[in-house]
Amino acid sequence: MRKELEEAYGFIFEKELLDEIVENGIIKTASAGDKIIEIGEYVTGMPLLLKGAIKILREDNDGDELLLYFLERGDTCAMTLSCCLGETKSEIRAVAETDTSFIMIPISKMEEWTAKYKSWRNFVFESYHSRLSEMLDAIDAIAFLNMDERLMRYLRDKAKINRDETIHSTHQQIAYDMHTSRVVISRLLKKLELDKRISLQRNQIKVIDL
Amino acid sequence: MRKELEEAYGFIFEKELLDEIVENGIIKTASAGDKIIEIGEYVTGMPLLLKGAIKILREDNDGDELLLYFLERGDTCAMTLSCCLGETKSEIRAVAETDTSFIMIPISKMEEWTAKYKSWRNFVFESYHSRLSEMLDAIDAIAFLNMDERLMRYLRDKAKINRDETIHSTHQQIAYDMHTSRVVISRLLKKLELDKRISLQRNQIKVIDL
DNA sequence: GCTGCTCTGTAACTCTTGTTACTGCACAGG
DNA sequence: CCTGTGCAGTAACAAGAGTTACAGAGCAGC
Repeated sequence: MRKELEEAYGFIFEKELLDEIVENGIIKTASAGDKIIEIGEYVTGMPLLLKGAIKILREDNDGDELLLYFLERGDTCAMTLSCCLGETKSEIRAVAETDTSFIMIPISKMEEWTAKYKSWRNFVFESYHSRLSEMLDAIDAIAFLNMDERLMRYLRDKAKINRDETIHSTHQQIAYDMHTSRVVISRLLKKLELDKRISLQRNQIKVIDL
Repeated sequence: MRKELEEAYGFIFEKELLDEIVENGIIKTASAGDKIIEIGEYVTGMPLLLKGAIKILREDNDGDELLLYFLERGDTCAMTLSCCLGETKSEIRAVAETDTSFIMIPISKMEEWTAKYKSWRNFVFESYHSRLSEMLDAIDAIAFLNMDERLMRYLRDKAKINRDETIHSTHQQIAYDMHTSRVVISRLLKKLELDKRISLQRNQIKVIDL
């Protein structure tokens, strides 16, 4: 734990804080596709991502999903964070995008460290800022962009997060994330292929130029 | 300033903090319609709303606007907040919805108080939490709702914020806020009127039952 | 009361996205 | 090699929202 923690957070947290994290944190792992937090669940701690990526989703009353953003190493979930402090239920769903490992920090320590460590405060604020920015990006995308542009954005993000130019998803899975229908995604992907920006095979999409 | 401050924040901040706010804050006012912060501007402080309401807007590259949410007495702008700490430019526009007054807190004090006062920390975190929730609501609206439902939501919010069941806006202004066209809004408003949920006059909309 | 301006109502059309329905292909497992 | 299942391609249509264009209503200033 120590080694991974230092790789991801060593340059932003001071030594004493790292010690406290090692002492109080619980290491957890999740495999790609695992649900990490469900909407309506009480949040028991705050995760510090060490490895892998997590996707954060919103759901409406009919069960329709929408991808908000991805978290990577060095990120934490600000949503969780404010839930912890308010002891409220989660408003989002978190699903492991790849195999992940993270450290869970108990709620009690969070408040303590906020008073005690400047680096922790900065991290927490920085995290809120990043998350708000990402929410704004998500809003921009759904409010101002057409489906084809949103799809390109999605494919770019997905390739980046997975560090793989080949995306291993079905059209249906993409449709869920983007809150649209499979037919629409197939249609647009085919158009992108004709434009020589991607190439399509069963269960995978290869990014050529987006 | 003292009196208004205590009315809005007296029950959440301790006395010493209130003293510091009075000492360091600068009181400002804005008339309905005034721009308070513009996108790309550097943020010089953090506003504590005393009176009135502010609307927070996002803009895309073509200058198209979208209303994100309203702020009221007791609120602060978390966006501003994270901009302050990061010394970055504003990502949003803030416009006075009604005549407003607020206290500007200089950046330097914010960090100091975060270490010093628990009530300030809680306020800041609480504020982030509220703003994130409101962003989620905004996302829900544009992602999951149709125009007619979004319009009803808008009218409800607007009536609530202004404490006035009669909304004094033109269809064009509503269209700007909702990032659509005037014709669409006129069409839907007429439909709502036929359903006896609102009544329409020139420059005003009276909410009957939404 | 006339004039000019802004605001609203409406029709007709286009475009994008969503829906339904069907076809065929790919692959795993017998 | 056959077959079932899931995945992808495509057509045809429906619905919602955006666009253009124009007519007329309301109101302020003269």
